[in-house]
Amino acid sequence: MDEMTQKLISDYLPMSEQSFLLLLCLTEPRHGYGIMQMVLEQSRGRVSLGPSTVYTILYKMEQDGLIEVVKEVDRRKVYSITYAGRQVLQAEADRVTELARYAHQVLAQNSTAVTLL
Amino acid sequence: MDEMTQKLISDYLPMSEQSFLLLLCLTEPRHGYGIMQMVLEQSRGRVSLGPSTVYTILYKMEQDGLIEVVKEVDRRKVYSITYAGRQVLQAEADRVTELARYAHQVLAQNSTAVTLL
DNA sequence: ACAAGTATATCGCTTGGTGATATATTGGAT
DNA sequence: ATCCAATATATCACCAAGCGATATACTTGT
Repeated sequence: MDEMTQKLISDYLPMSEQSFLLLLCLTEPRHGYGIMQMVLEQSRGRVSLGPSTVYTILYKMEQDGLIEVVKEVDRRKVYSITYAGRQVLQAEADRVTELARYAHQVLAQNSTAVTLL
Repeated sequence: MDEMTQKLISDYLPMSEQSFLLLLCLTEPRHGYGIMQMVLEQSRGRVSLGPSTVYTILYKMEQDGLIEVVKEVDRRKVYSITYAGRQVLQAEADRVTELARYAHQVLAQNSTAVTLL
C-alpha cells in the first residue's frame, strides 16, 4: 500500500452512503444515468441519487483517480472503478463492517433495557 | 412504531459516523467530555470528536428527544438515550449492517478482478 | 407533433462537522 | 504558592457535501 493510496483513503473516509453506493456500482462499467437507476433499484427506492449528486461525485472521483472513463459513445460517458478506487472502496467496506459489528455488540449488551421499558 | 418516531428516523438517517458513535455511547449515561474520551478510545484513535462536534450534536439530539439529561452535578451534564433515541439508533444500526452486507456481496462477486490486477 | 424517457451539466441553498477560541474549575508537580 | 495540564462546556465562523431546481438536447413511442 503506497502512501498515495493511503492519502486517498484518509481523504475519502468516512464516505457518504451516496458516494459508497456509487463506487460500488462502478465495480462494473456504467454511465451516470445508469448509476441513478441502479442505486434506486438496488436500494428498493430508499436511496435516490439526483443528477446533481451523481455528476458532482463522478467529477470529483475522476479527478482523484478513483474512477476513469472507459468508453464514450454518443452522450454516454461510461465509467469504471480504478485500482486505487478499489482500495478506497475496500477500506470503506471494512470500516462499515467494523461499525456494524461494534454497534451490534453494544446493542446486544443493552438489549434488556429496551424490552423492559 | 408511531409516526412521530418514524419521522425522527427518516430525519436522522443516514447518520454520520460521529452522531452514530455518540448515540451508541449514550446507551449508558455519560457526559459530553466522557463521550469524547470514549469515542477516541473505542475507535482506537481513528475517530476524534472535538468539543464543538460533541456539544453541537448533544444540543440537537436533546431538542429532538433522542437523548435527555439524567443528572447535573457541578459542571457535568450527564446524558442518556431515550426510548425514541434507541429506536433511531436501532434503525441506523440496521441500515449500516445492511450496507455492509450489500458491499460484501458486491465485492465478493468482483474479487477476482482485484487479485488479477 | 408531442410527451416521456434518456443523458449530462451547473447554480445556489442549506446543513453538518470542525478548528479556533473562550471560559472556568480541579489536581498535581515544582 | 504558582503554574501547567486536564477536565468540562459553549459559541462562532468556515468549508465541504448533498441536493433541489433548472437547463439543455437527443431519442422513442403514440
